[in-house]
This record gives sequence, structure tokens and C-alpha cells, in this order.
Amino acid sequence: MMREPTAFEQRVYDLLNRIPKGKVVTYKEMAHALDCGSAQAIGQALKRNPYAPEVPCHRVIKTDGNIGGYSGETGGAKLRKKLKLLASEGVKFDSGGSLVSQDVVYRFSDES
DNA sequence: CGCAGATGGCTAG
DNA sequence: CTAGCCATCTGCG
Repeated sequence: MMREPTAFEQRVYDLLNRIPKGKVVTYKEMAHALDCGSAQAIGQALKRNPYAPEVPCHRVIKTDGNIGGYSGETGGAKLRKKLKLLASEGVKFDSGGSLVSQDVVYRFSDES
């Protein structure tokens, strides 16, 4: 299995790295930021996440403001601890894994 | 509200 | 070029 990050994946990870501390992005946002329009592709790149600890995949949430499958089964109970850690940065999530403050949802497009 | 199907784009060989 | 994949999204009853 060639786990080498491809152009698209690198773009996704780069975007995650662009996310300021205490902020999260929705799959749709990333998709749009990548000019693709497909969150599915994002999920794939994140799931593969060769940069696991370097890429804040936990900062990527669904359009509903949910963590997604990361805290569901793809991640792990330990992730719950991370959510709390994120809360320290400003990204507060619910015990279920839903974003509490949509206010932390970051936007790639800088439009005022 | 809840479920199911459809969708779009990505990866690999 | 083809096939399979995905942590999604959207619509409908």
C-alpha cells in the first residue's frame, strides 16, 4: 500500500495546518477550499492521514457541527480526551462529539 | 425525526 | 481507463 501522500492529500493536510488554534472546519468548507465540492474526498484523505499527529483531523467537523466519524468508531475513546484538550484551545465539543460553539468554525475564504 | 440512496471526487494498478 | 472507496450530503416519508 503506497501510503505516500498525494497532491490532494497534501493539500488537505496543509489546509488543516492553516486552521488557526481554537478553530475547526467543516468537510464542506475544506472541499470548497480545495475547489472540489466533495467532502467525501476530504474524509478519505483524513482517514488515511499519514500525518496522524501532525494533522489535526479532529479539527475537521461535519457540516452539522459534529465531529464526524472520528469520535464515533474511526477514532477511539482516547479522542474524547483530545476533545477536552481542544476545549482548552477554544474548540469545545459536547460529550457526544458535537461542536458546542459553532463560533470556532473557521473559514478559509477571507471575506468580510 | 430517521433512514436510505445518491453523489463527487480521490486512489491505486 | 477501470474499479473500489469514504469519517459525506441531501432528500423524502
